[in-house]
Order: sequence, then C-alpha cells, then structure tokens
Amino acid sequence: MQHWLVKSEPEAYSWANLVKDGRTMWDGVRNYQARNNMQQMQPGDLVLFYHSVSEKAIVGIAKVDKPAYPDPTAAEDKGKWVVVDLIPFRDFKEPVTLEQIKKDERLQDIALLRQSRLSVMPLKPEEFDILLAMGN
DNA sequence: GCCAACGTTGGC
DNA sequence: GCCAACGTTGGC
Repeated sequence: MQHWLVKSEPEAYSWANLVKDGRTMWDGVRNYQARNNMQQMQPGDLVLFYHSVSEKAIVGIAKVDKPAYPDPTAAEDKGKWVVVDLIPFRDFKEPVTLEQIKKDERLQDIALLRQSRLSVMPLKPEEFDILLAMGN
C-alpha cells in the first residue's frame, strides 16, 4: 500500500465537504506530475488531506476507493487527465500545521516543502507515520 | 496584497 | 528549440 498527500483550498473543497459527501471524484488536476501520481493510486491507499492557503494544515485521512479513470471534466484532450474517487477515512484529532512540518527534520524531504505547488504527492511510509502520530 | 516558483503558450 | 510573456499556486 502506498501513501499520498493531496492539497485543496478549503474554500474550494474542504475536508468537511468530503465528510459530508461521503465520497468525491478528485477532478480538475491539470498537472502532469500530479496526474502521474494519481495513476499510481490503488484502492485502499491512504491519502492525507491538506488544506492549503488559508489554513495550511493536514486535517484528515482519506482513502482511495476507485483507481484512476478518465476525468469527465476534461473537455479537451479526452483521456489525457484522470481522477480517482476518495472517501473519508478519519479525522486528525489535531491539525498538523505546515509550521510543525517545517520544524521536523525528518520531514524536510517531502514534496509539500520542496515543491510547494505540487497538489498530489507520494509520502514515504515513515513520513506518513510521523504525520499521523503528530495529528493524534 | 505581494511575490517567488513554476508551468504553459506563442512568437521568432 | 529558445525564451519572453503570461497565468496560477500558495506561502508570507
């Protein structure tokens, strides 16, 4: 099983929205690196849910429920972009802030810090475990 | 609100 | 194929 982190501006689509919806199609990704990551996702993979811009914190854990399939919202270039289906798995008891992540020397290599614009990124199992422990 | 980083587009 | 211009993301 692989581990991931996705970013969303809470004003656009928040963790609370996902909890309420029970499932969402993670659409609209238009970046090749992010897409390539989504294509690697398998059902059951756990995905940390990060609120960017206004909150800058990881707030919950989602689970991949359906592997990559063509993005129906891609008007042009049909078949070029993909989505996955995500379902909420559980809340973080405490949000893990970007500030906390920056302070932890074990987390200096994660793409969230090194590549601030990437919206879908892999996490090493140990990084995932560290973040999980910080949020609970 | 500003700006750095980065990706894309289009003229040459 | 290069690079300037432009648009977007996201931290500060």
